[in-house]
Amino acid sequence: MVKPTPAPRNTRQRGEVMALLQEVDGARSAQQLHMLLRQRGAKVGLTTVYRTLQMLVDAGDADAARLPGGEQLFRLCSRDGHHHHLVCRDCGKTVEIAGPAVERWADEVAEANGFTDVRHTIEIFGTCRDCTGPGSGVACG
Amino acid sequence: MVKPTPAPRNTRQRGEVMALLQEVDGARSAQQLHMLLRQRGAKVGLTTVYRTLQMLVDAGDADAARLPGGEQLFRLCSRDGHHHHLVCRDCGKTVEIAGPAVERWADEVAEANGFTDVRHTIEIFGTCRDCTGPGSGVACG
DNA sequence: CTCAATGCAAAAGGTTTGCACGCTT
DNA sequence: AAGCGTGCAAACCTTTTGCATTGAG
Repeated sequence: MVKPTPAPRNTRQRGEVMALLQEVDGARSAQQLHMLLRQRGAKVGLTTVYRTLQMLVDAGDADAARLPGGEQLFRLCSRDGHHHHLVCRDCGKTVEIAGPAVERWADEVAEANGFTDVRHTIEIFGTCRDCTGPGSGVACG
Repeated sequence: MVKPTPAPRNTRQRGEVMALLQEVDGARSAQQLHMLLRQRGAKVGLTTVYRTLQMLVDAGDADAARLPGGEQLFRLCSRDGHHHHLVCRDCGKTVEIAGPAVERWADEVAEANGFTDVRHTIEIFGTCRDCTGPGSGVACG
């Protein structure tokens, strides 16, 4: 075999990151996650947070979206196939959405213009119900 | 008046950047544009390239798209309203596209989930016809 | 015991800013 | 002359990498 599957190890740090990700259930930046971990007393290096997130993304268990500012947000991903996200710009709450019609549209437009090997990125940002009303904003995820 | 419109000045540098942008007619990164300018003998600082691009974007004469890697691509923008782009990942050739149906879809999905103040980013990447065939790739824009 | 995982510090990459000088108006 | 524009260097921010140490299996 060329790939004996390196067998990922169960480290405390990964556990902490995973646990946090499941709790927040929303989009968070690596730095944000790192900060939250420290706040709850978990000793995890920023590097490890990044590496764990990258690992999850590669494995398809999480995915990343890039903010207009360039920072990326990560979140665990339940849905299997290709899909997109609706993210609250205030609290990070995320709704996974599928848009078969949109996927098709993107491919069609691209192919109609002679483009091949088409990929697309679609991100929808908004303010969720919980963050709309009061002066709230930072705590519904 | 609170905004006497600072009146932008006609500097050689801006002219060079504008000229180049019009010639390449495709998406290019600031660094790429800077390099191209130097190659053609135009003395323009990278800082100025960034500032000029930012100015154009703010004025709505150009727009920026962020690559998966975080780098942003700029291009002059003819179309007036909101629209998206189909970009060749090899040469940067850009096709401006409008997708009324998609816009609507995005808004609907967001509102259906209780989100307000909805914004979205849609970028389609592919390989254009000119860059598909041969081992080519770096020179069709 | 072995090798992946960790973490610190440093590097990298792209973009922005402080500040003195120059050019447009 | 007045003030925006320029450009260099340094600052910034997020993400990545080098390397010695730690710890899971």
